[in-house]
Amino acid sequence: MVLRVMDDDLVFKALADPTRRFLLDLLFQRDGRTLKDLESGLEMTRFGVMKHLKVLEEASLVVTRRSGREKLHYLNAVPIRMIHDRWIDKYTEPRFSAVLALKDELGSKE
Amino acid sequence: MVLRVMDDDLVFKALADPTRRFLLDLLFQRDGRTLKDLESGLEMTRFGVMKHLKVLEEASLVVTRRSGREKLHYLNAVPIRMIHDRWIDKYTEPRFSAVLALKDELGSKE
DNA sequence: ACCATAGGTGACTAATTAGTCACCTGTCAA
DNA sequence: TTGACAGGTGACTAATTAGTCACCTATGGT
Repeated sequence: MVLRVMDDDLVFKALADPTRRFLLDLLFQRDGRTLKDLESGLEMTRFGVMKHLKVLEEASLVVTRRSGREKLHYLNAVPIRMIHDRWIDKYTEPRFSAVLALKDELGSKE
Repeated sequence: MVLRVMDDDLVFKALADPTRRFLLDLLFQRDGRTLKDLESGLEMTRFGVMKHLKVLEEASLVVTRRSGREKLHYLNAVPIRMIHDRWIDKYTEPRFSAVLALKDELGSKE
């Protein structure tokens, strides 16, 4: 068995597109959808949606299962957790950065 | 005072580049660095680094403060939290999706 | 006052990526 | 076994983006 390491770059690149994020939103609402199902909610050809799903699948953000002539799509949140853990220190409180951000916001009073 | 809503798209686009993620890593290690400081850790001209920092700043992932002729850069983790919260259900346990992912991994025994 | 230093801008090139289309494969039901 | 349906591929175009360069502004030390 090959232990495949999750590629950071694929995950972030996959999340960079609004259509793909919307697809994740749809799958977050309800899992196990087919391409046809997902396609119907978008202003795009089937091919575009299929390409986006492929990108999500290669990033492990979506996991699929075949069932006859249908392909069912499931959301996998594991990579999302990894993003979170990369820059959010479990032991350090949210004290500093957020305060700075607010300060910045208050500073620019357009 | 204008309450500016954080733009999702800017955040995800900003995170899509490996150089920018590395910059966030550097700032995660130690905050309050100057452009010169950050530049020295990268194989890229000053202009490239500056452009990346600008993208991070516009996405609110980095917050800056001027000090004389220097510009200090701080990490802001708030947008990262928002990504997490978007697709990770606080009340639902990690049970299902992760299991599917593992199953998929075991299934493809190349 | 001078010069070195830190940061900034607009224009340009090369590379990447979104979206579409013509065409193909596999599955199910009458 | 035929036709409708679900999914898939490779090639192409248009748009976006990374990285560099010439040139500019502001600050601080001596």
